[in-house]
Amino acid sequence: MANSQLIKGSLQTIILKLLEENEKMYGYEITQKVKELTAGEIKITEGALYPALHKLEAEGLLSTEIQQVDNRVRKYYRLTQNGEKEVNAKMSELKAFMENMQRIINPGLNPDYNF
Amino acid sequence: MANSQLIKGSLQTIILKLLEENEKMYGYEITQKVKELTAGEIKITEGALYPALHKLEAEGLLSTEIQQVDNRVRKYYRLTQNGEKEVNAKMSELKAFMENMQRIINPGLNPDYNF
DNA sequence: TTTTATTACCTAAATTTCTTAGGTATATAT
DNA sequence: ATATATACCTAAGAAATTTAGGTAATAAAA
Repeated sequence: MANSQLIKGSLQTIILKLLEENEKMYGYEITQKVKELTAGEIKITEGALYPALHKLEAEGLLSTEIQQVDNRVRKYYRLTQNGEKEVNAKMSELKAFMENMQRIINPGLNPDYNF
Repeated sequence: MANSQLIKGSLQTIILKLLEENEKMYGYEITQKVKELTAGEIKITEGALYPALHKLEAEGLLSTEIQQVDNRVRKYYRLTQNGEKEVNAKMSELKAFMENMQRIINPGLNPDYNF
């Protein structure tokens, strides 16, 4: 699973959704949360995460806030208003994607998801 | 949906699964089948498809057979034995991916898919 | 007490995958 | 005649990710 190609392209969706649920998070926290939620099956590498966060910030979907914790710097990210809208769009895309994959993989079945 | 990043990385899975269901298919047929199954939502571009087919063949997962139909050449692809094994692996990965996405997106729900 | 692991940020080269934009050729419909 | 559909292909560029680093503080282990 860790090396599955399928994970590619889902990073933005994951980040945005986690920030919808959690108000504010810092990068390292996101990697740990994903590892926790997926029982270690999905590991977000920092080389992918940080550029993705910077890009989302540059696009105006995330805002940042730096905090000092024990002489250590933490950079918290939270959704902007546009970011909140984008989460909904990404969720629609994810739902459509999963339904379409079901149609291809399992023709003759009407999928039922809980979003 | 057409431009969704999520589709990236799923092309090999789609090709292999369709060939498991259909015995043999040619490239153009695959693009049409996907369009049909997804009501036009997923359009596989030929610039992505043909290199993917060639790669799968080079990896020994697909074999080819050329047929003449009305002065036109068709290149049929079918699964090799290794290809058949790989379909199962890809299906496991897809299932795991979808379950993990559900865990991230919808924490506190146990997903139930029909594979 | 020195080393290792964890926390926490980051970048850059290389790889992979896909998009975009072509090219070739036949058959069919307008 | 021209456009659309069928049917194959490639190559440049874009985008996301992997791999492999670097920096620095804290905590745990040897």
